[in-house]
Amino acid sequence: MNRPYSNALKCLQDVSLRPTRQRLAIAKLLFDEEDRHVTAETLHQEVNELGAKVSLATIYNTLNQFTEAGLLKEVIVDSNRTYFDTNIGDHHHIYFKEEEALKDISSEELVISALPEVPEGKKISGVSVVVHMEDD
Amino acid sequence: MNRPYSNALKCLQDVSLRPTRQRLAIAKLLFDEEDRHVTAETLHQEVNELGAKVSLATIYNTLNQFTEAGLLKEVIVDSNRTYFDTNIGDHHHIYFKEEEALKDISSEELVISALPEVPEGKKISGVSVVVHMEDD
DNA sequence: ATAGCTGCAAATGCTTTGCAAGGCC
DNA sequence: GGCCTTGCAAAGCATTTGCAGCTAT
Repeated sequence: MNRPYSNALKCLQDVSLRPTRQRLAIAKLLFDEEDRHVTAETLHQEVNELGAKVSLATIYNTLNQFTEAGLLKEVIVDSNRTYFDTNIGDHHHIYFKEEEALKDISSEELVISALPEVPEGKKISGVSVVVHMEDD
Repeated sequence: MNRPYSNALKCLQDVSLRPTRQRLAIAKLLFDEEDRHVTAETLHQEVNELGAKVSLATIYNTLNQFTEAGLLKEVIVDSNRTYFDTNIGDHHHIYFKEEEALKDISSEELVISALPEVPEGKKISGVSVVVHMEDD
């Protein structure tokens, strides 16, 4: 999912979130570039390095609001922290253990050719594939 | 990975962990049946329902020791809790959101037909696939 | 004006740890 | 006996929440 001409303000308006100073700073960092993977902590650091002064609680709240609004996707790769991905399209991930870093895998690079049967009354809400890489 | 004739005592001896009352109770619950998925909490409840009285701290420590010893595998499906799987072979999972339950998918039911390139100096330490199911 | 946001500090929930007492070889 | 284990309570982390004050519309 690309948002090549999007800007922070438009993102917020699209999902009816007030464009506050804090949310604008966060949205700018997240959506001006593509395929970003952040945790609350890494984003907090980035924001504050720009001098934007946003509290960690607000970072958490904003990441959750953005996720609920469909601007972000949560990625579960590590039980100790929550990653968020600005790429909300269908794709998978490589997780680099030592670097604690995530990288996207396009749907062409990794293909799932069969899925299990879906039980009555259920539906598949997502398929998460994580290739774990570590130093050789 | 099947351990059809295994018993709790043998498991512990195999990995050189002293067969204490607590570890035996836990191993019995985990390895007498196949393909069990537990969290520290669910296991704690089960153990205590049998009247075995094992502290939660010991459950945590034991699960970690078993995992380190290769008797269990950690499954990352939910950022709020850690699941452990007695099936240590290559396979994948279905996670049922409402039930907070895990189910194995055999390698035949879900096939990955292409993997991304492995960078220099790295290796794939595991591929985790979780199909998330929820009520329709 | 007022509903919505933010920040702080406190609370939460899962997991780990320090240490004294007890158990296994 | 001596080392390993256990249990408790306390500590640790990541994350959430209550609430008083501030802000966007």
